[in-house]
Amino acid sequence: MLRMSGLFVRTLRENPADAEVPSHQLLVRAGYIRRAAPGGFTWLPLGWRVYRNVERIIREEMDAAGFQEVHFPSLLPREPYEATNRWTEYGPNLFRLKDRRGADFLLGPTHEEMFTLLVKDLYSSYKDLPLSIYQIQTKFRDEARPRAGLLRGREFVMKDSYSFDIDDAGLAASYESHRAAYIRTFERLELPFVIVSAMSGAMGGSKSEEFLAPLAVGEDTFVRCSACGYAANTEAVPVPVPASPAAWTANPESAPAARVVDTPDTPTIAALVDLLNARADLARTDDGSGSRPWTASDTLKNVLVMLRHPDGRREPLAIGVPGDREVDMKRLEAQVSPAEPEPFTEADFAAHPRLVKGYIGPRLLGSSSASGIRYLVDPRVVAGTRWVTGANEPGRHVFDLTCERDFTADGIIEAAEVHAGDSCPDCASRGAEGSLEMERGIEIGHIFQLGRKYAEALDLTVLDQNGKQVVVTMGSYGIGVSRAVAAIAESTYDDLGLCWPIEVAPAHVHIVIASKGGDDIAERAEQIAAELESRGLDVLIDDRSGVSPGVKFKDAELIGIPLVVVVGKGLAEGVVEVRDRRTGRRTDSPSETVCDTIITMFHEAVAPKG
RNA sequence: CGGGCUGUGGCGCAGCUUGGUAGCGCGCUUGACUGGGGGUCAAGAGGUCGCAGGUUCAAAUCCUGUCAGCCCGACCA
Repeated sequence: MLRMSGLFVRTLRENPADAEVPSHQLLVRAGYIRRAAPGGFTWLPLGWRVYRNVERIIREEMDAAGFQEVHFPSLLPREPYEATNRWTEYGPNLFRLKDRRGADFLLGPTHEEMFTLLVKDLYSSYKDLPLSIYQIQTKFRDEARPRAGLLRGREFVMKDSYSFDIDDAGLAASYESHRAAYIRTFERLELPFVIVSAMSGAMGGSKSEEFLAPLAVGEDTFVRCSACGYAANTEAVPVPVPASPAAWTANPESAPAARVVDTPDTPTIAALVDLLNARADLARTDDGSGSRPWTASDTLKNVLVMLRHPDGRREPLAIGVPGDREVDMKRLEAQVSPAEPEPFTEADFAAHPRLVKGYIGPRLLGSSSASGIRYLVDPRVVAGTRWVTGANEPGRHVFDLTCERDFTADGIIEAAEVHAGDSCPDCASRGAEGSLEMERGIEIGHIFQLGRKYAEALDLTVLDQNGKQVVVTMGSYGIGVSRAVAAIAESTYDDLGLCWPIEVAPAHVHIVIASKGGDDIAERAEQIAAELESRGLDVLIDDRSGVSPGVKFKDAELIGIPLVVVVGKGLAEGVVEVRDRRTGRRTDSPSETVCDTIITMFHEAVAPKG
């Protein structure tokens, strides 16, 4: 039983100045956590109880799915990460340190290598597979910008699982069983979630999905189709490839010839479009549909970036996107990984004097062009499409530059930003017409089919039925445990404070003694608390003397335990009040039967919803 | 990595422009009252003004540097 009189907590009347997002403000105000370091938090008794409940639920679901728990150190040697090249690839986000002899160590940001080596250490036969093992571990990532309290720290707890299978079918099955376990876990945590397709990114591998809690404070943008069930991380949305224009398909010869036109002072797309629409001589020579005004999407914008490869090599890359879209750096990053895109600097332009800033055109781009710069274009740039684009001379653009006839790219790239209203790729593939909506979410879980990347790098093989060495195929699956605490807070709080689901709350019942202590009211409250505890509930009793009822009510609301029992003046009439923190509903219960009432409410609260 | 804002008792803030005894609210301690919505009164404790250097007779205040926190951005040709 927790007693407010002795509990190590101090609730705050005002929000802390350094907290911006609600979960962070309330967790500090209600005395659950304290900041201890940039991106690092101390758990106070109330917070630690919530943390452990979340951890327990995750553990129970993992165990129920047949996954076995192990535990690694956080302090890891360099060599395994060298073998997979992640010592380099992880870059500045990796915490590195040396021991007294100068040997390199790291604080684990994730444990693929260690799990792979552990299995290699113990297993060598197909008979041992499939295997899924997991740990609940503190992870370290030297984030450029920790923010939002528990949501993005430099030290955080993650449940990470890894599956090991002999073949792709086995991996698919392991992946599905993790997916199912995650769904059960988040349902029990009462965390709303959307499963979106994602890019596997730096982890390598193929299929990957994220579990996002759809909340505005989330850092991830995802899209959802209004017509079908499609949802995806913006990094993973493919652009539906349009067909070539009908006229081109019928007769490529009929397309108007490209011509260069003076377009003074138009280094930006906006300036260019304004000029196009202002000049009668530049009216569209188009498709017979009359004088549709020019829009930015008629132009082809060529953006230069510098790719930094893991080996340190720098390679310029040109990207052609319709002028109404910017290059989305996150999408680009996902495409070029493990290389990292960097802005093209003035110095880079100086090194490529042929590139005329503001007027760069496709004719100077591509591996076989004069510049030799690799040129990738948006999927919308298909054969026969005609563009207004830079003529590689100051103040000049070229019209009707036609893809495949006048220029060819080295390939396509999904790097253009996704807009709300873009067509849904799933619907498009079925000939239907759905459009995408943009939403924000907190990444609470991520599941990957890693494939053989790590097993190959670290030589994890087993003998198959035929006595042949085969490389094991792996999956990796993560849930942010500490982040889940914040995400639950974020999805449940209200104007009065926190509002926990009963299974994760620091206690099931919060008893308020609404009188000065030492009388029969306090005595009855203590009896109720003892009875509830003996019947299996966790109780927090506010037994502080000399604290006014108003203060106790405010604290109860702030702390957010789902069932609040008020023992006070009603007791004179034999009545005890029971409140539902979330709905605010208050019911009077006869004192003699109040424990039964509470137990009933508790069971209703834990029962699966809907 | 860049930009903006902010660092003053445990918490939230004022004071800085115009240099001169460090202030307010909450919280904390003691006492009295009150006792169903952060109550009242009285008396207290608690501060190297982020840190370092400089200017000055004198610096929370002006200058330089630095560290930390929060937010925004990271390409827009």
